[in-house]
Amino acid sequence: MYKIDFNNFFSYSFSIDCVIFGFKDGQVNVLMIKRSMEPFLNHWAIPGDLVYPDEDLQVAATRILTELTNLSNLDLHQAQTFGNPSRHPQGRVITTAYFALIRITDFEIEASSFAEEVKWVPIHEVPELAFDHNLILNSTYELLKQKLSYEPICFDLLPEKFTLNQMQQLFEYVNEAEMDKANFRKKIRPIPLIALGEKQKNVKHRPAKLFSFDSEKYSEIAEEDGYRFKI
Amino acid sequence: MYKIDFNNFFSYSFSIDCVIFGFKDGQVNVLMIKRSMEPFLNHWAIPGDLVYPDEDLQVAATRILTELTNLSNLDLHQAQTFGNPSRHPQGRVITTAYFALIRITDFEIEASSFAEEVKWVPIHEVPELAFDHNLILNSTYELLKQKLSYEPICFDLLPEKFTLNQMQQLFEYVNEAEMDKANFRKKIRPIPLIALGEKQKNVKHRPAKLFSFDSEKYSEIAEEDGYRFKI
DNA sequence: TTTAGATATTGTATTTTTGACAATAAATAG
DNA sequence: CTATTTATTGTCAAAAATACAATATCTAAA
Repeated sequence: MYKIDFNNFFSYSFSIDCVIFGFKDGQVNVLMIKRSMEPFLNHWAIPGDLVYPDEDLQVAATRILTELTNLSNLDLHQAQTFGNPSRHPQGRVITTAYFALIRITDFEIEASSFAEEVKWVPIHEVPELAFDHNLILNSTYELLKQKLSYEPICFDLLPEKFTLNQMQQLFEYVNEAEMDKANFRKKIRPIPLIALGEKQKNVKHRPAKLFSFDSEKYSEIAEEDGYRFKI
Repeated sequence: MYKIDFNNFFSYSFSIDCVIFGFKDGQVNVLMIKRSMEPFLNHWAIPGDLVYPDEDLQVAATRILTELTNLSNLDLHQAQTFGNPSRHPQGRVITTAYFALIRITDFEIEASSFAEEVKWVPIHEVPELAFDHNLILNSTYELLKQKLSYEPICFDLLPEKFTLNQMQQLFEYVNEAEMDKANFRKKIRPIPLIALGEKQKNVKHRPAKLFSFDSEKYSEIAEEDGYRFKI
């Protein structure tokens, strides 16, 4: 359909960068790859790829994510677009950031065609990255923090079955503020959670009850009562 | 620096669409142009243009805005990026939407190279537009509504000197809900406004006091007290 | 079996914010 | 001077947020 040679491609092209967030050990982590090719060989970076000439952006983002994680049915959120003419040393590459939230325990990452090495890094310990990826990452993390407070996406980061304290810890982490346990529970009372009747195991103290998010009920009350998630 | 011919350009190119919002007669209006060229000749559209191969996105958005309005120093906010492969009939054109807020009374719009005709249209009366511009417009208006509630950008839409009722009407319009005057005033009490000591003129009832936004004080309390605009 | 230690969970009282509505003030038009 | 209109401020009850106390339930060790 389109004739594209290397020169053409690298004089004006378009890419997607996928910021993949997880929540582990009480910290928000981001998936980093070690580049196995030039430019920025051996530098850490956010996984990204060029968009095919007739490929939709959302489709491209999904493809990149699937190639990396083998997970599907994940919510992908578009973030900012970056187009500084000198952001890519080999030509004009405009890139759109997408972010995805995954349950770290749900999958095993492995190095692929993408990269020599893959690892999770706590968001506050990210090293200097290739291209303008630090800029992209910071801007996308800001967006994540915003969306966490008014969309029910925290449940994409938490385990399928989670304790209320785990949920609280996530918000304490991103807001960088401690919260009162009792008051947190009052705040989330309107959010439809399913009490599973199960409990935490292998803890050396009173185990907490496990909950899961009732997304069907959420859609229902969002539509009927105009309820909006808010923390 | 870059060799670009028509075929190349239209096999893979990048554009900016500028959604320009104003507030007039108690309604949010958006600036529309009537296209003077194919495709979509004579259709209404959002003003937009291709980005030059070595031009920054923000710079391109500013250029397009200035060409159209002759205004400068306006805040430009990046919105969503649209990249459906079939959104442009002549080839792959990915576009990023930016929006700007202007005081309608501050400038006189005029048809330019861009368009045959230019006009303000209330956001709820927008006709069918060229390309996917209805989609872009709706998505950008949603973003505007969000940002209005947690960033002090309503003052870019209101006149330099405004009454508290004008401010209230803007929020009533975007939230599609009436508010109590007394309670609205309580809500905005933390926002630093300068009471100008002047009053409305040419009204056939008690004139309201005029205010302006104290952006310096806002920056100050935002930094020192961590205050955040919220309505 | 009992008890200490740790965290989960619930309750209560106070303060702050919100919301509904009443009362007063300041202009114009006749 | 008075009726009319909108601006502005005040009040009170309900609701939400906050601080903090009390109780519950598990593990592990004595």
